[in-house]
Amino acid sequence: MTRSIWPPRGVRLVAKRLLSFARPVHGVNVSAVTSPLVWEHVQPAAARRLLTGAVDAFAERGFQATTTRDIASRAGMSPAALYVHYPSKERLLFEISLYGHNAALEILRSADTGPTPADRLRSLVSAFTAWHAQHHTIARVVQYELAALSPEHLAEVATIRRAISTQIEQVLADGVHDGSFAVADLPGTTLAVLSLSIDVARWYTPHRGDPESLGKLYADLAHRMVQT
Amino acid sequence: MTRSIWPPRGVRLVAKRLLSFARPVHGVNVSAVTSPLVWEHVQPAAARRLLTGAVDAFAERGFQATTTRDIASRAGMSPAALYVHYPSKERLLFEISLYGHNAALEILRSADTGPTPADRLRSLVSAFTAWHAQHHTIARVVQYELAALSPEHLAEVATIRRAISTQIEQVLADGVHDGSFAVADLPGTTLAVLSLSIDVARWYTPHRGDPESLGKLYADLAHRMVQT
DNA sequence: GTCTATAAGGAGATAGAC
DNA sequence: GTCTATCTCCTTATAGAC
Repeated sequence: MTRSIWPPRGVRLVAKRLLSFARPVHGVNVSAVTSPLVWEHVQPAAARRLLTGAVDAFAERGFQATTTRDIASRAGMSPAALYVHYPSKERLLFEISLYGHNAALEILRSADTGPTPADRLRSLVSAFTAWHAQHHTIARVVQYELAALSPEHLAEVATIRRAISTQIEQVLADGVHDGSFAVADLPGTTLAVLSLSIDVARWYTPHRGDPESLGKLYADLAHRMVQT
Repeated sequence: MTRSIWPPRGVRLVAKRLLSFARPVHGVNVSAVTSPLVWEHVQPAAARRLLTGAVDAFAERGFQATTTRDIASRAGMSPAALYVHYPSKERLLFEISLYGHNAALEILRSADTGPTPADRLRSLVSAFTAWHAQHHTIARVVQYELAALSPEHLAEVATIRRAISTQIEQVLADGVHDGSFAVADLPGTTLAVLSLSIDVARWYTPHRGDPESLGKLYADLAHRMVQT
C-alpha cells in the first residue's frame, strides 16, 4: 500500500504533547480543544494549524458536520488556502487517523515490558488507556471517524488496528500458557480489554481525573479480569 | 421537560424484537441493517418505515452524513413525504434516541434481581451487554449521535443516562457495603463497567457471536473486576 | 398522505489575481 | 501561499396539485 503522492513536502507527523479542554455532558464528551504541541513536526506551520483545527473540529462535531470553512477559519485562513496544503477534507482526516493509529501502536509496543505476563498486561493497559485520555481529541477521530475514510485509506488503517489487537492478544496468550491467566474466551477477552481503553475516548474530559491515575485503575481492572 | 406537540397521532414506541446484519471491518461495525420488528407499535406504517430507515442510515453513516433523501428512499417514499410524519431530521433522531435510552434503562431495571450484589451485577451486565449487541444499530445511534441532538432533546436524554449510570453504581455500592466487592474507585469502576457494555455497539456484528454468550462473558469479566 | 417541483442556502473544491 | 470570487452540486425543507 503506497502512501501516494501526498504530502509533497516531507511532512512528518511526530508525537510531542497535547493539552485539552472539554465541555462535559453526562457520560459524553461533546466538545474539545487541542493544543498544537503534538503536531510540532508537521511543516509548514500553516499545514499544522489546519491539522490541529481539523482534529478539534472532527472530535467536536464529527467529520461530516465539519466544513472546510470551519477548519480554515480555526487556522486563521480562507477556505481556499486549505487546498494548498491538503488535496481534500478526507486527506486531512486520513493524516490524523494514520498518525493517531501509529502513535497508539507505538505506545503499546514500547509499553510491552516486564518480567511476567501480568506486568506486561498492566503496563500495556495503563499506557493505552492513558493515551486515550491524554489525547482524547485525536483518539475520538481515530476511533469514531473510520467510516468517513476512503476504502483505500480505511484498509491502510485497518492493518494498524490488527497489529494493536495482536499486541494485547499475545500477552493474554502468554499468560494463559504460563498459567498466570485464566481466560475462557481469548478473542472475546482481548476485545474486552481493548474496548475498555478505547471507550475512554468517548467520555473522557480532564475533569474526570488525570490520565495516569485512570491508566492505573484500568490496568488493575484488566488484570483482575484475567487473573487466576 | 414537555414532549412538545410531536408526535401528533399518539405514536408509541414499544420494544419487540430486532434482527440485523452488518459488514465487518477490523474491530469496527461500519454498516448495519435493522429489521422493523422492534418498532411494531410506531403508527402509521409509513412513519415506522421512515424510522427504521433512519435507524439504519444513522447507524451506518452517522446523522450528519445521512440525507433526508436517503431516509425517504429506504422507506420507499419521496423526500417530501418525510415531513408529513416528522417535522425535521433531528426529530427523527430524537425519537430513536429517546426510545433507545428508555429501552436500555428498562432492560437494566428489570434485570436488577438476585439475592446478592454479585448476582445482581452479573444479571445487569449480562442484560445490558446483550441489549447493545442485539440492538447494535439502535445502540450506535443512542451512544454516538448525542452531539446531533438539539440542546433541549440532549438534556432530556441526559436524564435517562444518569439513571442508567445510577443503576450500576448502586449495585457496586451495595456489594462494597456487604463486603462482597472490593472497589477502590466507585465512580471510576461504575464508568468502566458501563463502558465495557456500551462499546459493544461500536464493534458488534452478528458474526462475532450471539448476544447472550457475549452477555455471559461480560458478566463474568465485570464480576471479576470487583470481587474480593 | 404522497407526489413533483422548487425555494433558499450551504457544501467541497477551483480560478486566477497578487 | 493566501486571497476574493465563484462554480457546481447537494442539502433541508416547503408549496401546492392530486
